[in-house]
Amino acid sequence: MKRVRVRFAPSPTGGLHLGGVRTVLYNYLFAKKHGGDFVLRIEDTDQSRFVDGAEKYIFDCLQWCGLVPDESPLHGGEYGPYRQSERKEMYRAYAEKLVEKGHAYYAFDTPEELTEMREKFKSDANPSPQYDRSIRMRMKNSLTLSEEEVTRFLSEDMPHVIRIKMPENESVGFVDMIRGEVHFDTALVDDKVLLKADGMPTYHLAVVVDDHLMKITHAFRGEEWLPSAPVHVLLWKYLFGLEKMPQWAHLPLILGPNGKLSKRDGAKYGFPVFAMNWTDPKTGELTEGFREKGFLPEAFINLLALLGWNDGSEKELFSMEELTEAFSMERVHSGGAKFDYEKAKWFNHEWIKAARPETLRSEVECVLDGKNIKVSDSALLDKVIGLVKERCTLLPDFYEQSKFFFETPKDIDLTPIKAKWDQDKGNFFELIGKGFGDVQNWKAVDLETYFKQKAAEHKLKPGDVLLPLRVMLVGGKFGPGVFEIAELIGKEETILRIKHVLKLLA
RNA sequence: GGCCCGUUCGUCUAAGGGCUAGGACACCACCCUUUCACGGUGGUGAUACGGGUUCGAAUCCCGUACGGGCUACCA
Repeated sequence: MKRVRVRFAPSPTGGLHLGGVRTVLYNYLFAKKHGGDFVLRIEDTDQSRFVDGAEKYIFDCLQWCGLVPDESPLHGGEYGPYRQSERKEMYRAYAEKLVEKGHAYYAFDTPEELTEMREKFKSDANPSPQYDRSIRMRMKNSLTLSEEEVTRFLSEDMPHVIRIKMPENESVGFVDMIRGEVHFDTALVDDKVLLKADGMPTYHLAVVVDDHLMKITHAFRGEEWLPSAPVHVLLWKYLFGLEKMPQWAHLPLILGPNGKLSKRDGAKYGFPVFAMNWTDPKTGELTEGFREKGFLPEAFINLLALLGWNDGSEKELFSMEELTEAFSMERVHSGGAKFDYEKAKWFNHEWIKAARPETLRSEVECVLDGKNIKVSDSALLDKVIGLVKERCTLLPDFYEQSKFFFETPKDIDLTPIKAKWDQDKGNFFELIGKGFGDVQNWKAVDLETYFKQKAAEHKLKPGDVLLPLRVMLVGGKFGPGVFEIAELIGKEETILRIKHVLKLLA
């Protein structure tokens, strides 16, 4: 039985970004494909950074995407608790065990002493000195202090952390599901903090302890974690045995125009980077999400899945079911992918075109409602959606594309009519205005036949009178077939709009 | 600086030693057309560079360059 987990750290900068959702998606697809469990964990190890409501926000985003986890803080499961703060006691025991075995040590250095150390050892050759094997013997820790001092400090509750003691010269490697064998020289990795002074674990300790306790078999995360993988491998080796370590997959990064995609990029280039709207609780700053921008969750998932993976064919449109079927970790790329908003919009457009009107109904209702257009007739709304959906890339486009079905156009662009307007056409439309009143069967085809026949009688080419008719009905040069529009807005309204524009032209 | 990862059209990618390096987005042209779209046809456009290995390299190896990530008591 496979168990895949994903972890989230709600942070003040907030928001569930593209890379995050894609990681969840790949976790989800892998778990579902192999009949496994898909577990969501919440990293709230740093209370100063934890944001109230962020947990529910993440869950809401995943729900919108259709990625509801089997186990999570908000969803239950038998391996809980799933919040790190609720598991605090478990971690210290493991950290102490490492100290006993000689794989970790207590460090009493204050934050000030650490910055001092970094300043002192900083040089052009080494711009960022680390707490590593070359430095640790000059610091205040249980390796340099006497046993009595250490015992005294501990009994006096002197603030301290527990650091891993990286071996002097060892090669640590593992097989990444995407990259194959990856090796690190332990001499070049620093002594990472495992347990913080407040008693909370760091990610490094928590991820290993939790994965063991929750019987995780596969762990996917972003490529930015690769450099700390040797720490995790070592912890598995010391604590639970390498043979029980989950299989790792380090997913390629999603890049913005300059490096790792950030919230800033979204603001700068005008595209969303979060799944759903996120308001920074500190600044009150709102960052628009894909949902609010008008993306369909199916399209969002589709575009995300293809950012770093493909099935080897030329197929690009995948439903969640098709993804689950076709997905395989072997075909996930190792290189980062630059996010292209134009292509993202194309995916949405495709999904809107392919959607049946009734599945779009509530979303469109919502868009129109926001513009104070209430539609009570859902059969009518479905017909309208069917007519205009191929012209809509994002959900809000439905307003511009369909408002004239529900309200008389306010601003009418007369320039296309005026260009070729004359008395002849004026007379013709006067006649049509009256003639339409006598049409029995108010259907698009019949209207078209009637209109074109009348035009022929007046020796007018259909092309010369169709554009004016369109402008009269919709207010500009856009929209679906004019007779379809006329049919849906009805006889009275059609005649009204023709007469109104005629008056404007007089 | 050190370590790690990566590199095929502008972007996402296909091709796993063997046809003129294929598709999609974007862009351009044309066709369709009552407008705007949809659709259709075509076009511009790529194997970072240098060495090997091989009959043959986008593909395997080495080096260089470039890009990215990490280098916190953040994840």
